[in-house]
Amino acid sequence: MSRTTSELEGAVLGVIWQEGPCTAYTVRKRFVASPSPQWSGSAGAIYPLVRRLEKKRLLASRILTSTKRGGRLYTLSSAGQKVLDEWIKPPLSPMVTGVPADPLRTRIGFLGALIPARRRTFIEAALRGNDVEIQTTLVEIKDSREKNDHWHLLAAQGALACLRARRTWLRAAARSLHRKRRAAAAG
Amino acid sequence: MSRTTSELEGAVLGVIWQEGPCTAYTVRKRFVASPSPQWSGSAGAIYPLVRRLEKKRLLASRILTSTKRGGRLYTLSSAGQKVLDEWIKPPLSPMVTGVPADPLRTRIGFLGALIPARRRTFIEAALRGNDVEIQTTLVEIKDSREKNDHWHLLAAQGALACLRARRTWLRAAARSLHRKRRAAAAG
DNA sequence: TCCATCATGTAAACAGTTACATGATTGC
DNA sequence: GCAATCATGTAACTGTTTACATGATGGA
Repeated sequence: MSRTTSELEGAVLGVIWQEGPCTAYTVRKRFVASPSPQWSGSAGAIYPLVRRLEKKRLLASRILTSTKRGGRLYTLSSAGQKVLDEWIKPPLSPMVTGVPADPLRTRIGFLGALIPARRRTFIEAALRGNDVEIQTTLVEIKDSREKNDHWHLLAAQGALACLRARRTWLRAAARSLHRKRRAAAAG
Repeated sequence: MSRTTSELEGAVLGVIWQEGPCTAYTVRKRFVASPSPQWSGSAGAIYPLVRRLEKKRLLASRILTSTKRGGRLYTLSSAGQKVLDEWIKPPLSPMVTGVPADPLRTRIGFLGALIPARRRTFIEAALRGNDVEIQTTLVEIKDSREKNDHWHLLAAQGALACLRARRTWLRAAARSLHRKRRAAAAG
C-alpha cells in the first residue's frame, strides 16, 4: 500500500529525526552543506517534499510564532519514525548495496576516447581533485569527533575509506598507462 | 553556447564510441547489464536521448535495412567525438571528483534511529550485500581481462577497490558498535 | 502454428533543478 | 535608513521512470 521511500525522502526524514523540531530551511542547509554533491538541496526540492511528507502524516508541524516570517517547525510523527525505520533496515536492495555510481570511474571507462597524452593529464587531475576531497573529509571527521556525532563520524569515515581506495586505484591506473605506453613504444 | 553534457549523455556517447555503429537497443542493453544501478537504461530514457543527440548532430544514423523491424544504426559524428572528449577531460568539477553518493553510507548516518539490536543486523546485511557485489565485480574483471578490454577492466578494478574499502569500513563499524554496547553496559 | 521474447517506440506521471518573487532580518 | 542576505516559497522546464503498445523474430 505505502509507496516505496525514495532516497531523498528517507534522508529528509532522517535529518528531521536528528535535528529534532526544525524548519524546512534547516533541512535544506544540511543538504547544501553536505560534501557529497548528491542533491543540491534546492528550495524547489525540499519545500514541496516536506509538504508531501506532512500530507502523508509522516511529519507533524506547527507554525513558528517566534518570528514574523512565518514558516513551520516540523517534527517526525510516529508513523514517520516507522517509515524511517523501514527505509533504513534490511532487506537491502541492490540499489543500496550495489556498486555506488562514480562519475570519475564512468569517465575512466571511456578514457580510450582521449588521445594518449590527455589520458595521463586526466589521471593527474583526478588525483588532485580526489586529494582535495580527502582534505575536506578529514576536516569533517574532526568536526564530528569534536561534536561526538557518532553516526556522522562513521559515515564520514566511510567516505574517507572510499576516497583513499580511489586514490590507490588512480595511482595504479597511472602506472598501468605508463606500462602501456612503454609497451607501445617498444612494440 | 553548447549546454553542458549530462552524465547520461556522456555515457551514451561513450558507449556508441566503443561499440561502433550500433542501435539504441544496444546502448540500452549496456546500461541494463551494467552492475552499477545508476541508470535503469529504460527505453523511455534512451530512445528520446539518442534522438536528441542526433538532432544536435552529435550522432549520425542510417536506417537498418537488414531487418524488417526498422530502427537505426547510430555512429558518433566528429562533433560528437569532440563533445565526448570535452566531457571526459579536465577541468573536473566537484560533481565528478566529489565523494560518490552511497546509499549504504547515507543510511549509516541515520543508524541511530534504529533500536540498538537492529543496528548490528543492518551492518551484517550490508556486509552480505557488499560481498555479493564483490563476487559480481570479480567476474566482471575476469571477463574484461579475457576480452582485453583495458578501460573497462580499469573501471571494474576501481569498483572493486571501492567495495573492498567499504567492506573494511563496515567491519570496523561493527567493532565500533560492539565497543559502544559494552561501554553502555558497563557505564 | 503459436508463444515467448526481442526490438522499437510513446505517453503520462513524477521528481528535482533553475530561476524567480517577496517579505523579514541584520549589520552598517 | 539602506543594503545584503536570510528564509519561505512558487513556477516552468527538464529528464527519467513506469507502463503500455506493437510488430518482428525464433524456437517448440
